[in-house]
Amino acid sequence: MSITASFTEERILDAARRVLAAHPGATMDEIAREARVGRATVFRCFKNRAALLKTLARHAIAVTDHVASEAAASAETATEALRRVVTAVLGASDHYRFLGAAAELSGEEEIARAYERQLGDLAELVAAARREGSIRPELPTGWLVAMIDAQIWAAGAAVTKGSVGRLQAEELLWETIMGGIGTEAAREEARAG
Amino acid sequence: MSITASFTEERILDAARRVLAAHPGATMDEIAREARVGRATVFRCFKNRAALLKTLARHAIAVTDHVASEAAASAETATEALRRVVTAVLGASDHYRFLGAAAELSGEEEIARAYERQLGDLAELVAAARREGSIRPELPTGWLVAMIDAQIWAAGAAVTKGSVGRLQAEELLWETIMGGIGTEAAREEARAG
DNA sequence: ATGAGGTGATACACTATCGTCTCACAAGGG
DNA sequence: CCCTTGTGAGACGATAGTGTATCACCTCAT
Repeated sequence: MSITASFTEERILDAARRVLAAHPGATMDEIAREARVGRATVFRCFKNRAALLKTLARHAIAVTDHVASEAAASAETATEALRRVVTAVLGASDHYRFLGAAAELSGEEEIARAYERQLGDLAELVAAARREGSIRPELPTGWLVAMIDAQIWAAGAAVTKGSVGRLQAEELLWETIMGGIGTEAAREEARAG
Repeated sequence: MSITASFTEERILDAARRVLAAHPGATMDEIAREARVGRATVFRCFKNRAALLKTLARHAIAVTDHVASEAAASAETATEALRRVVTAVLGASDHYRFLGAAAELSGEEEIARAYERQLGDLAELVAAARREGSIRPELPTGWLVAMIDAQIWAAGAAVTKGSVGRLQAEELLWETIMGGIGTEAAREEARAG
């Protein structure tokens, strides 16, 4: 990441991530206290609340892009790349969790576009894996991307909640994304019905 | 549903659903204007903002419970019940979509508990389907519930966004939940690897 | 020692929104 | 006709949060 930030700024960003993930409407004062910093210091580092949120979002996007492209680079097949990307993005969930309920960013064109672009990247990966024959051909790519995205989110939430460990979640996530929840028999049934 | 409401109240609730789904931080004035009603009227019908939100949430829970139990009742097997419930809940997504980013309700114990209870109901259904042999035995029920829930949400969002029709979404959703995104060959591969 | 830079605490003005209240008005029933 | 009921409009105070400004303090380098 090319984004540099002072020690204090990093501390504030970390605190903001934590407190906003838990309570999206959190006040600048709450963020400052979580960071063990005076409220004035927060405004010294970030022009205003919107700037803080935007920086946070940009970081989230940059981190996710970074781990995803690194994960994809070390894979031999598109299918394997998809698996690694899914795992890597799940691992970065702490960085974007706060975005879930960040209503204030809905107007931010830049952020919205970046998210769209990321989904587009994922779509390309899915399409490539499809060409390798590992993706069910009858399901539209856009739909699959939406389902993968949703399951990564949910998996991240489950890890945060503590209902499953990170390593187990990585395994379960890929299992569920690729194979769904049903047995072979149930799938035969569904196809016949 | 046993909850009765006057015509005006219903109009306000409908408007609130719409505007809050699109913009979670919407003000009482925006809701009133969407309902084509004076702001004062909103406060005449609902003591305050929290009361409006809570009523909305209770409606969402009641509607979802209703369609889910009706869907389950007409099924012969637990697996079929699960399929119908998933479809029915997807159909009710307009009623709970606003909850996605409703940070103000995070403190509401009643709502949180009701949601937990619904997930519990879903878990029982999954467990019953598992006993029928249609659910992969190696995946924990809690995990499956989380993934099903996430995919229903995402499917509802896709329908709202218009990227897929409601009928097609119902079909795709069940396909994806049960069978995942991968081909048989890819699953064999994953199991071997 | 001393000056610079960064900090916490605090006070302040400003704004948006909530929630209350009042008043005029329209519709409908007796 | 008049009375009741519900409404829209708007004024109003209260409150919470934002963003700015000030001041005392601490630390570190010179």
